[in-house]
Order: sequence, then C-alpha cells, then structure tokens
Amino acid sequence: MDDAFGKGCHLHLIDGSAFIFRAYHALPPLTRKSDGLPVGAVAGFCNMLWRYVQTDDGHTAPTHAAVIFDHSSKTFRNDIYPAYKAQRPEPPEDLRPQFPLTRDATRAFNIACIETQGYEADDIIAAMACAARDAGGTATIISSDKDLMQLIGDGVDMLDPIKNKLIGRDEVFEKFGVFPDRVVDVQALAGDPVDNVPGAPGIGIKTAALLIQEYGDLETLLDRAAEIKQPKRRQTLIDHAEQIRISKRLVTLDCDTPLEVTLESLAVQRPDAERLVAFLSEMEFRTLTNRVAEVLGAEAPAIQAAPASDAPAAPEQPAIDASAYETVTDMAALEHWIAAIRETGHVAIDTETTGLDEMRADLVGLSLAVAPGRACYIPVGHVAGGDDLFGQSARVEGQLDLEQVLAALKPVLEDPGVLKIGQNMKYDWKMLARHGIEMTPLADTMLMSYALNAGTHNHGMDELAERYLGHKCIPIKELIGTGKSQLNFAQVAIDKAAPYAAEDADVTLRLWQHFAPMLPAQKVSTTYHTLERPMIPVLAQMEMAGIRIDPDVLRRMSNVFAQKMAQLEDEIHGLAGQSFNIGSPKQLGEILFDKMGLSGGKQGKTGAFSTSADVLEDLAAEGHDLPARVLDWRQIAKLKSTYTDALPTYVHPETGRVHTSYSITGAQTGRLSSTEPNLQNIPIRTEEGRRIRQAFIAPEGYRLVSLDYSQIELRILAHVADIPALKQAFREGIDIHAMTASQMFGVPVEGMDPMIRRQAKAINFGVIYGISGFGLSRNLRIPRAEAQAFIDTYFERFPEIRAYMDKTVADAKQDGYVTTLFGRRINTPGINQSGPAAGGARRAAINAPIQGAAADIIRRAMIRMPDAIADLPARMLLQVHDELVFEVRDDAAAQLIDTARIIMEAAAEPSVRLSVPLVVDAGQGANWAEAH
DNA sequence: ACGCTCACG
DNA sequence: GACGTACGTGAGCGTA
Repeated sequence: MDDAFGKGCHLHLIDGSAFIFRAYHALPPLTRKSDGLPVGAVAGFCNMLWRYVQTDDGHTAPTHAAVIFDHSSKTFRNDIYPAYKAQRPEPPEDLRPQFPLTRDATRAFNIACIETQGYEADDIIAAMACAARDAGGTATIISSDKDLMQLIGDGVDMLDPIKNKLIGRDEVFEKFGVFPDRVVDVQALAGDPVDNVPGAPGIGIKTAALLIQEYGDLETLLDRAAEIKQPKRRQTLIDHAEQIRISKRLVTLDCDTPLEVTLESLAVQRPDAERLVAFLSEMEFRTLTNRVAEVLGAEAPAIQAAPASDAPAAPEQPAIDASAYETVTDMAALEHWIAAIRETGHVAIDTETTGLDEMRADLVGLSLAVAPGRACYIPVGHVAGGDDLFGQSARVEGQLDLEQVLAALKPVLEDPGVLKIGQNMKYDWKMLARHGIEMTPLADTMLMSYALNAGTHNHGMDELAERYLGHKCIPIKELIGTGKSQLNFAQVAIDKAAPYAAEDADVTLRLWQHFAPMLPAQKVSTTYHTLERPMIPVLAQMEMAGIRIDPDVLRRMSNVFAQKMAQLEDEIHGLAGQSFNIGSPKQLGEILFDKMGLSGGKQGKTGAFSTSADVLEDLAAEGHDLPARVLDWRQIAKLKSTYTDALPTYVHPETGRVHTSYSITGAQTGRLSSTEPNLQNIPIRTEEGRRIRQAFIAPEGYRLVSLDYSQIELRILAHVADIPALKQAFREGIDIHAMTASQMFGVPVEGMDPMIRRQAKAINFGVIYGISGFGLSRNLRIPRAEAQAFIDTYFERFPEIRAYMDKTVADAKQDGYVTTLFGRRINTPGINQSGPAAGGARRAAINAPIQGAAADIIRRAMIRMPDAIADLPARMLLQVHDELVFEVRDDAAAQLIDTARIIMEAAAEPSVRLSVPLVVDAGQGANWAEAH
C-alpha cells in the first residue's frame, strides 16, 4: 500500500466544476469534427489540467492530488433552505454531455476523480483539506471561488489557477474585510444572490465586515443587535436574525463530509502516456495530443476527421479462454480485484441469478472483468443440486457471504470515478438496487450496439460476441438444461458456473472496447450518451415502482366475460349446426367457407382461410350472423385471456403491484417495448375493453395522472417535411384532420361532415406510415382507384410531403440508414432490395424518422423527469409511447401536472427548436380510466 | 416453434 | 404490368 499521509505531504484539491464552467465560457463552442459531439469545455479542461500538471513554478509541488466535482444539483443544503441555488439555470445542453467526459479526462491524466451524492464539491474539498491538515500535512485548493476562502488558515492555502496567484490570509482580508475564520459571518450577513443565500437585506460585504469587526463574531452581533446605532440597520438585524442564521449554515463548510477515499490513495502518479494520448486523440484535440505525446515521449496516433468505417486495428488480445478465470472464495482475493478495478478505472460486471425476473430472482453470483482475459466469478448463492425432504437445498460450502461481498463492492460500484460496464445493465442495476447499491456511472454494450446497429440485428450478448468477437459463448442450456427439468442457476455446480459467468464479463468488457471507439466514428455518441444510457436508471426505477392493480375488479369482469362467452358459444354452435372450437381459425374457416359456402379467399403459406376481423366484418356486413357473433366472442375472449385473467398473475407477492419490464432496444425506431406483462397495449378503443383500465389504481391518498402528447407524430412530420399549411394549423391550434379535409375537398372546417374528416384522418396517418393506394383503400373500405385519387390530391395540396418521402428514401438508399431530428440512427438494410420486400423497407424508412423522433422526445422528457419532480410526492410509473403515467399524492396532482407538462412540452429543446408547438393533454383520477 | 389474431401507439 | 402492402410492438392460442 501507499505510505501514510502525514507530515511532509502536500495535497492539491482541484475544483473540477469551476474548471469546467470556466473552460466552457472561455472557449467558443467547439465540436468534435467526426461526429459533432460538443467538446469545447473538455478541451479547455484538458488544457488547464495539462498546464497544471506541467507547471512547476516554485509553489510547493503536490505529493497528492485530486479533482473534485459537484455531483448533482440537489444537496443537503436544499433541506435547510429549499431555495438554495434554486434559480440557478440548468447547465447548457451542449455542456451536459461534457460532464462525464471531463471525468474521463481527469482519469486519463491519472488524477483521482472525486464526487459524492448530496454534497457539493466545496464540502468535499473542505473535508479533505481538514483531513490533510489533521494528518499533519498541508493542502492547496486550486480554485478562485470565494466560498472556499473560509478554509484558508494554517496548513491550507488557495491558488487561483488563472492568475496563478496564491490566496492567503491577507488576500482574504482584502476581499472580505475579515480574516478567513470570520468569512462565513460576513457571507451570512451579506448573502449571495448568485446562490440564493438570503443574508440580511440591505447589508453588503462592506457593512457586514464593519459589523463583524466591531462585535467580533456573528452570534455576538445578533445578541447585541439592539445596541446598533443606525435604526434601520438595527431593525434589519433583529427582524432577519433567523434568516441570517440559516444563511450562515448555507455558506459554512465543515469537515464532516464523509470521504469515500483515503488521502493515501491520492498519491500523485505520472500520467500513463499511452492512455492520456489515446484519450486526447479520441477527443480529436490535435494540438494538445501532439504536445502531450511529445513531452511524455509517446507516439501520437493520427487523428482522422472521418475515420474509415472499417474497424480500427484492434490491439492484440488474449483469446477468450473459459478455463483461465478465477473463482473468488475469500475476501483477500476480492480485495485484490477491487484494487484492480480502482487501478483501471472501469469494470465489466455481470450478475447471475435464479431467474429472469429481476424483481423476484435472487443473486447467485457476480462476475467481474477488468481487462480482456482478466475476469473472475464470485459465487455467493449456489446450492446443492438435490432438495432435501422439505424442499430446501443446502448452500454449497466455500462461498463468500453475499452481504459481505456487496458491502465490499459497494464503494467502487457507486464511485463516480469508476465506470461500470454491463450488457443489458438495467437488469444488473435492478438486481443490485434491491440490495441498496445504485451503480453509477454506467456503460452498456447492448445500448452501444443499439445506437450503432438498430435495424441491422439484435443486441443480445451471444449474438454480439459472435458477430464482433468471433466467439461463441457457452450456451446457458449447457448448464441448466431445457424444458421441464431445467435447473435454476443456483443449482449449477460452481466449477461449471464460473467459466460461463466470468466469460460473460470478459466478453462484455471486450465488446465495450470494441464499441467505444465506434460510437464517435459512426456519429452516434450523442445518441448513446443522451438518449440510451440515461434511460437505464430511469426505467429501472419505474419498473421497480410498479403500478397497483385491483384484482377483484378484474376477477368480476372475468366472470362476466365467461358467462357472455358461454352464451355466444351456444349461439354460434347453433348457427353453425355443429359444435366446434371457435378459437381455432382453422376450424372456423372450414365452417365458414366449406360448410356454409361463404365467399372468402385462401391465405398465406399454410393455405388456410383467413378469418381475420377484416374478413369477418365484411361477412357480417353482408348480413351473416355467425361471423358477427364470432367477432363478439373473439373480442371478449381476448379481453379475458390476455387481460382480466393474466394481469392478476403478475402481481408481485411482496409489493402487491405489477412490475412490467421495458426493453430499450426492443423496437428499431427508438420506441420502448414492454413485456411481462405488456402494459403498453391495455385496451382503450372499445368501451368494454376500456373498463380494464379501471383496475389500474392508485393507493389510498394517491391519484394516477396521465399526460400525453397530442398528435406528436403529425407535428414532427409538419416540422421535418416543412409543410407550411400543417405548421400553421398546429400553431393556430385548429383541428388538424378537419383542416386536411378542408384543403383536400374544398369544404369549410365549420360544420364538417364527420365522414369526410374520418377519411382525412386516415390519410394523415397513412402518410406517416408510407401510404399506398391499396392500404388506404382497405383501411377506408373504398375502391382502390378512389383511395389513389385521395392520395394524389393530398400530394398536390401538400407537395412538401412527397419531397420529404423521396428525400428520405434516397438518403436511406445512399447511406443505408435514416436519422431522426436528434441524430438517432436507424439502419435500413433491404432498402436496395428488389421485389415485394422493397416496398416494406421503403415504408419503414419513411416512418422511422418520424416515429423515432417522437420516441426521442419522450425519452428526453423521461430522463429529465426524476429531477424535475424530485420535490413532489410523485413517481413516474409507465410510458406508453406518447403518454406518461404517474402516481401522486392527492394534494400534489395539480402541481405535478404543471411540472410534468412543462418538461414534456419543452423536451425537444434546446437540441431542436421545433417550428410547431408540442401540446400535452393531462388527466387525473383514482384509476387509469379516469386519468386518461 | 410458428402462424394467426388482436390489443396498443 | 405484377408483385404485395399501411408503421412499430407483445401475448395467447391452436397447430404442427
């Protein structure tokens, strides 16, 4: 280990957040050439760090150093005084993605990177300065922040990095009129408008210093306020004594902030030349890369403005060898791995569990990887294969205790300076969150693949390993078997489990190394960092929250449905003249078309008759009763089996709620999908189905709130295709379908025939889907020629739409992908095919940027939502593509609606300034039916 | 395992 | 002129 921190040691504490903001404002908004990622602040930050590392101007050189960052805007000070820093504007959009990069930069410089949830950088700096002094060493704070000046004293000084000027007691007196030990008293009186520290009205630094000089300290002053001669000043101090005391607590930095690292671990290390140069060249900082390379004697890789699409030459890597992994069975070995993680600054992690449902499964083991081929498995929950008489299985000997392992790993898993890499991180995040560990920061190879390859292939690990590493993973089936006799992972022998599990971590790490440089090269860094990765904790928390349902409501409905179905069954069998399985399309087809001789065509490969609702509706319209009854029966059967019967089986035994799972990569367009159960397809279109939503309820004292975007896809179309008529209609807030009908058929919007409006609506939707005459004719049940005539008229009236469609398809053909307004990339393989498949690919390409942009917008809203509603007694529970559902305490529903609406309506900004407004409708009630 | 049907946006 | 077709999902059921 490092030597103890003590006499002769000198600690430098660099105020990272101040560095970032200064760099951001000092420099023009630079972007990375290859992909447009904003990097101005990172560039300035790196330059400052480099200058700092290089400078040796006689000021005591540090033996230890750390860069300290603010972690989040909410700190314990908000509990003391809610308005603290409240009016502070959000950091600019182009700065935000740079925050994590500045952490990366710090690590690349081989300097410790420190931040703590709930504390400001200033608090950590104070605690570390105290610790350094208490240990007999000294500290220098690299900052010019006046709030830190109170810390100056014996053994602690400050250095303004811009002026390169030392700030000591005299400089503080110059600024505050008091010495450092009384600075907080002056600040408490004077307040600080920038941070919203109230202080005493009408008293500034000058007056405050005068008062403190006269009375010695703040408490004495307040006690003896009555003696003050000036009447106004006297009254102010008496009236605002409490406010002044609060102000003092706000500005005071104490030594008690918990530190998550030891001073010893901050020993100054020479930057690893290769790593630093690699980082700088990835950022494409040409000048600095060359300079650093020269000074440190490393080779500067050539920076390409537009890297070739073929994969860069991969460094030599050890082959994947499942027998080479370590099984960790004692704490000393675990500590070794933790040290290795701290050394590399990243770790690939994978959890093994007893099942796929992360709300119910138990942890069986964890695997870690720090470098290719360097991985381990930590078994914690393996049991002997056979059950005993009581169905209990014995825990296998020689495993570490789960809680002990997690306690040891927690600091590093929550350390903002250590990147946690996973494949489908949401799963592992939830597993660990159930044990009180909230991993951050995160990288997810599945999401990286999605950002790069959506539309091309799926993003499961086995598939990625095969495609990108040329490696076939050990199939899980080899361990647990298949079918009825399938084991759970806990029952797998440790010597079989370890190679499999550790391999997963190893593969994940290698995939991360493979994908990381491709993100910037393929220009999807911003998508990954702003639209994919931040979804992990947001969705994990929604899923863990779950939504309450009332099983009794569903059971009653189910009984009613059962009776109705029995009744209809009798009727249908009577009409058919025989008994048959109505649920079998095959048997139904035979009854309808063979036995009864109705007209209807054959379908598809199987040669079976189609009995889809379309067909049955046509038959019913011709006056046939049987198909009409079958339609009724099917509707009820669907509601019963898929909803009223199935939903209660998903109620979690402990939470009493239903926890869906969202797939971030489930849809090609950026939409989420929802499984087990799918809560994105709960009925609403028919009255009977809609009632199922009454079973989705809020607990006593709470309400459900639903907010949904109105016509978001048409609005996006209006914007991206730049259609003046459509944009104007949205700006004026008029009925968009009526407007379309009016334009097409030349009828006034007032008193419009509902049928005409319906047709226009169908066309509007058709456009979004890549309209065809055939599709429209079928949807509207009108002759194909008529439908085609509608479409022709539509394109005449709105020529910009055709231009947009043609351009989108042309882009797709040329690039092999389309992009959304926010830069999401959706690949379009098959766009250059010929034959029938080409039509489908073409329509998908037209639809993807529209559906995808809508998905991007609601993702942006969701990512901002937790912070926005943090102070409300409310939780976000569900997302249904253009709708968000919340649970909120009765008294705060209105406030939640206000807040969430603002976030949703402004979600595109500031990345994209839409030329049409986004409008959000809101509702609330005791259940989802009422809220909608 | 796969196709059909149908629930949603 | 023919091909086929609205875009994106997931679940339950019947059939092979």
